[in-house]
Amino acid sequence: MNNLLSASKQKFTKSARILNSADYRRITGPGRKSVSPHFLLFVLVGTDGSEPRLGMTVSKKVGNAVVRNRIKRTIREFFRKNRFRLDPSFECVVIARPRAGKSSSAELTISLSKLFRSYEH
RNA sequence: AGAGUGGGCUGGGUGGCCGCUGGUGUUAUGCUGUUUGCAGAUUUUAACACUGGAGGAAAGUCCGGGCUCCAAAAAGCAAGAUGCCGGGUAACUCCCGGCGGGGGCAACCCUAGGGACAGUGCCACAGAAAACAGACCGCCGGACUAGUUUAUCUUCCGGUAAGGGUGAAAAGGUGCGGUAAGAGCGCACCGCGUUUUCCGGUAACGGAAACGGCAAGGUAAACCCCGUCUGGAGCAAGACCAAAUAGGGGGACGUUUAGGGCUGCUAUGUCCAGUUCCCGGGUAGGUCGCACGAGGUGCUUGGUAACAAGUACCCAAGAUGAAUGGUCACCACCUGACUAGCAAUAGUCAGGAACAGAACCCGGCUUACAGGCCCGCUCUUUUU
RNA sequence: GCGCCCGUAGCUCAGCUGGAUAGAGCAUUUGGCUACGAACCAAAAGGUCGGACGUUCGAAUCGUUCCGGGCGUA
Repeated sequence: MNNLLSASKQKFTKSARILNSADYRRITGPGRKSVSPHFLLFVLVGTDGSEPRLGMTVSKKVGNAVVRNRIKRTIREFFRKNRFRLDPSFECVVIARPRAGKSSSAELTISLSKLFRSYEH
């Protein structure tokens, strides 16, 4: 039963993404900030919300389009697999730093898991 | 076999699990209407099923067009682009064929290649002289007999451009004749030129003849002249729907104790504030534009070719804080190590696998690229 | 998408338009001055002029193209 529930929560639909410029500003402003060599993480845990939501920013300084897409896919994949551990009102924005462009996907996944550990339950 | 040269194709595959996104269908749900049974739509959200989902350069944004809006009689000016000839195309800084020039033994490659008697500018250093040519050293003749011992040298006048040295470039090259010395001064061959003629070619141009003793440097990727082309902006174009807040226009109320101004005051009237209703513009946001097009593939015909015409079949991504992925296994490829083997090779382990991500669409150009495959041609060597 | 600018010594720049010596300041090194140092004085070294191709007798400069960096605007 528990297994089935976690499997159903591995989806990552449009409602779980932050798509609005206003939402980005709402989170990156007052949100809690944490840093790793590869990423910046802004977190805002509110009171209401149906599911954890993710936004991300990868600027042109990080690399060319292929590199940027790879980083975004890695972040998205990590969030999709670990989403069921987070609070339903959890909202975050991940910003990639220039060093992330030179790192492998496995290194990025390790870096992300360290950043998200304190918010999991 | 080696070296070289031109062109074309490809850009890992199969399967399991978990995902993203477009389309279609079914079910449920939301919305609107409602006679509470249901019905409707340009269909909200989810689940399930089927099905589509990056490139040869999607890149750089260097050109050309379609499309949309704005402007606009045409032409011209300005500015920019372009430049051998002919053809192709919607168009082109593109492509095809040819010509001239340059490089290479050759296959083949490179070539912004109109005009320098329309005008202006520039050409350092060196050198006598660098642009209406000129005369330093020379060569030759003469003069005064000026200096000096004849010779010779110096000085002056004149004729020359053969030789010298400088330079990227200095009034065509070689030979013979000729001359005081020389010189296209004359001749032969080569080169060059021609508003000449003939032949071939649509043309650029090529060939031949005749004539000219030979024309007065280079630079136009210096300004410029001549011919040709170009209206401007771009899908964040543009069309539609449309919150919140602020503001605009119009209508009604504006009264009894209830705001302010106007005629001296009051009443009345009127204007404003205020309240309320309606309207349009418009921001966030959303929908369309937006995937059937100068479309692709095959065949036939015309053409050397680029390409065109005809015909048959096919529909092949559509995201928008931006999808096309992650992971595991196997196979194929490459590299290294180890083991077996004389060797070819086989097995195990580890690693590698390029350049790069659609953003309105199309035609080119340019640049990047691991590896693999195919075809044509040239030269050298060897064998038959 | 459109438009524009800049790459020259370790650093900041000039020279480019209008072609012929690659220069200035700071920094570095050496010498002098000083008891020693700073400052000062003198000298030296340091450059594929972002790369490639072309035009030209000759390219930092002109043309084409690529690379890197930056800015404006809707």
